This record gives sequence, structure tokens and C-alpha cells, in this order.
Amino acid sequence: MREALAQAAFQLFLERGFERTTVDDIVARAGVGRRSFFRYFPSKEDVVFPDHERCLAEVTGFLAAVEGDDPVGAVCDAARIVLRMYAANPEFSVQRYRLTREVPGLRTYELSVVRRYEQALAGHLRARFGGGGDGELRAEVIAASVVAAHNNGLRLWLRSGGEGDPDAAVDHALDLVREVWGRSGALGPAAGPASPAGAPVAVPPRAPDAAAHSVSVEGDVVVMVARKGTPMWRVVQEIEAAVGKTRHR
Amino acid sequence: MREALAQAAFQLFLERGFERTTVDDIVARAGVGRRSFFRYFPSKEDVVFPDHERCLAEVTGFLAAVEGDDPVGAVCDAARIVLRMYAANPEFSVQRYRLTREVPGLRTYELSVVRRYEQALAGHLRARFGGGGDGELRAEVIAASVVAAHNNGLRLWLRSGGEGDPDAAVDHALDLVREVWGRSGALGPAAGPASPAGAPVAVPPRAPDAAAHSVSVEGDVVVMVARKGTPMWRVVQEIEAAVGKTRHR
DNA sequence: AGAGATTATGGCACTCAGTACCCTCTGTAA
DNA sequence: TTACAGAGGGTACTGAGTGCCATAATCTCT
Repeated sequence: MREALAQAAFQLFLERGFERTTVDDIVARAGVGRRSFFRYFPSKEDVVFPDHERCLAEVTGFLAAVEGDDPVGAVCDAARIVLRMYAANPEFSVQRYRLTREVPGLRTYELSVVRRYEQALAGHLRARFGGGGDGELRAEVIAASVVAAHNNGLRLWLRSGGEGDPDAAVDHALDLVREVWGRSGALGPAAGPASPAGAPVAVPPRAPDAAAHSVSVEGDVVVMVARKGTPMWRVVQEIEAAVGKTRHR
Repeated sequence: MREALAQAAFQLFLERGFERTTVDDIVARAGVGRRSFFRYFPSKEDVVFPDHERCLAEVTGFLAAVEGDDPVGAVCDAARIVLRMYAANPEFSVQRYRLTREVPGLRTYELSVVRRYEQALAGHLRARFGGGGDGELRAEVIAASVVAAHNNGLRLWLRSGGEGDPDAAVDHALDLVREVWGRSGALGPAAGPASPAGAPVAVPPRAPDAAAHSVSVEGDVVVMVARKGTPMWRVVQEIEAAVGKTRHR
């Protein structure tokens, strides 16, 4: 149902534009009742970003699970989770990007979504930095920097039409932030990194998913996000697939 | 007329809340026709930020006129223009802050306003940095940092009830950004980069056997975090326990 | 299986923001 | 006086979003 609504809506948005499409048009094409639309999407804007809620949950889950003394690296990895969601459906992401660029209402809606990611990152950093020594300030500035860097790399890829890999651009952008802030978000360049050795190498894996659920493996932490009501056999299947895929790497 | 409408609206928002105040209520108190409201304010949200349009014009004007070889300093000064607008009416700013914090619609509207400031700053930096050498990337990251730093200092002052001077906190926050980015937004002031560019992101080491499984249910999204190697039966068990727990609410 | 409870969906009516169109009033220039 | 312009007001409409209730599907327990 969610899927049917999102698909019908997106078709219509591409055909007639976002503002010239009413909710009644959408439910007519999907063949469902009008009331059902608002059960699945709290607003007309939400249908354009059907997977952000799940992705946000994935990001917060990842940040809650991550350990170690590299909070800046952790939030960069969290940003890569978002990137993976975009990269999982290049055509959709590119079309949505074009749509969002020319509809003011969608732009501001996207801002509010991005803001929630930023706050998730900032919350993680704040918890690690503590209150003293400008902890909150540094957390917010670094979170904003990471989001801006991520968005810059992502936009580059979206503007190119979704050709190739967005990872290189985003990695490069995030590296810039990490170079400036060091791994611990220290105050000033002098107090910089001195990165302790033993950092295992891992970039978040590519998304195999493109389904309603997602399983990601970060190092040896497995994060699964699914909708309530998903059959358990399917969850098990996806976890096993994801874990098996990254086991020998 | 503009003034009368803004004043009537703000009174009502404080008395009954933003969402429980209709435009008809506002025009009734102001003693004008409903149609006139939308002549002066394109939306109900605009009446809460009656001076941002002017301030944005001031910022862009300043940036267009500024000279010198210190673009980062220039955008910091531009941010101080915004701060001055807030500081000009402490009571109003504090009340508006409290109102904005608890009304989602106003929060997202404010985001769109802040975004325009950020784009003004980024545009100035982009013009100075040029296209090469990650100019665009640096421009956007620095603009985001300056905005985040400004907002952090401003929020500190607003939360304190508008007592004293917001300048100290904002100056300090902006100094942090300038220390990190230098006056020209160079790529790392003196510091040799922590890790060579393009180095893969480090993922922190893990405690070997800390039992860190967790299943959380947010709405109807289930997020599961577990370590690789956890027996599948145990994962299934925990998911079912968590989902069952929240099923009958 | 079948009664009872729970959930998913549809339908209806309503509020309210925002817009299009037209009206009135007032002041100004010829 | 007429002609005109511009500010304000009124009316009716569209469309998003919500509350309430009816009905169908599904689940649970015996």
C-alpha cells in the first residue's frame, strides 16, 4: 500500500508537477481511499521521501551502537549510511533531486529532514565531547560540517545524473572535514589527531537492499531496520544474506 | 498596517499558541479584513519573522560591498549582522525563540530562512575561493560552520532569557571556526593531515564480547543492533520480544 | 470452527490556509 | 465633474489535513 501510493504519487509528480497534483489524483491512480494516503504519509511532502524515516532510524541505531575513540569518524560513517540510501536507487534519487530543486515546498521539507540527521550527529558528538570545553559548540559545528560535506558530494553526483559512484566525492569531502577537525574534534589544529594505530579499515558496504527493509554491517556490528509486521523469515533471510556477503572481505 | 498585524498576531500566538490561532483571529483583533493579511504576509509563518527579509538584504549588501583578503572573516561579520538584529529586541527574540521551539511548522520555516543566510555566505566564499581546489566544497562547509557557530552562540543567549550580551558567546564560537579554517579558508592551517588524503575511514575497535544487542521499536519501525556472530535464534527471540511488547499499546 | 477483539481501509464532514476575482472607498489629476 | 489609480475589504473557491464512524479483513483465544 505504501509502495503503491509512493509509486503513483511519484509518477504523477513527474507528469504534472508536484503542485499540480492533488492528493485525490494520487489516491485515484493508486485505487485507494483518500483517507488511506494520510495514514501512510502524514503530508503530501512525505511521499517524496518515503525512506528517510527508516534511514534516520538506521543512522541513530548505528550511532547508538558504535564504540571507540573516533567520534568524528563515526558521524562521517553515519553520513555514508545516508549516501548509500541515495545510491541504492540512482534514477529515483536523481529524479527526486530535480523535483525537489524546483518545488519550494519540497526544498524546505528536505531541510527539515536534513536537520534531523544533523541533530542525530550532533547528539552523538555532544555525548562524546561532554559539556565542558565547548563540547556542545564543537559538536554542532562538526555535525554541520559533516552534513554540508556530505551534501556537497551527494549533489555533485546527483547533478551528474547519477552516473558512476558518489562514494569518491563524498569520501573526499568528508576527508576534508576530518583533516580540519581531527579524529577527536579537538580544539585547534595543534591538539590534533595523533591517531592511535589499530584502526581497522572499513567503509560502509554498498547497499544491496532496495527493499523495504535494510540490513547493514559496519565492522562487526549488524544494524537491521524493518517495518513491524515484516515476516520473520524474511528478516532472518536478509540478515544472513548481509552478514554472509561481508564476512569474507 | 504591517505593524498592527504583526503585533496582533504575536499577542495571539503567545496567548493561545500558534496553531490554535487562525488568520481570522488575527485580522479580527487587528480590525482589518482577512484579505489584507495575505497582502502583507505571504503566509501565517511570515508574520513571526517580520524582519528577516530586510536583514537578509542587509547581509547580502554587506557581502557585496566588503573588500579585502579575509573572506572567512567577512562571512563571520555578516553573521554578526544577523546577531545584531536579534539583540535589538531581546524580549521579542526570546519569546519568538520559545514559540519557535515548540511549533514544528515554525521550526521548519526558520530552517528555510537560515538556509538563505547560509547560501548568501556560501555564495560569497565560493566567489572568493574560485572553482578549483575544492572551492565550492570549502565554501559550503565553512558557511555551514559559521551558521552553526552563530546559532550556537545565539541560542545560548536566547536560552538565558536574553540577559546580557550575546556578542561574547558568538564571538567565541566564530573564533573557533576561524581558528580551524584560518582567514582564507585554506586546507588545514599548519597541520599535517592526520591521515593521508583518501585514506579509508577508520572504524573504532570493538570490545570483544560485550553483549550489545538491542532492539528498539519506534512507531512501526524496528531497529535491531547486534554483533556479527550472534546466534540467529537469539536475534529472532529478541526481536519478537521487543515487537510483542509494544504491539498492544 | 467460531465468537470476540483488533486492525486496516473507506467514506463523510469539517477546519483552515491560501488564492482569484470583484467590489468599494478615497485621493488626485485633467 | 469625470477618469483613474491604489489601498483595503468581501465572497467564493481549492486543497491539505483531521476527526469520527462504518465496514471489512485479520488475529486470538477457547
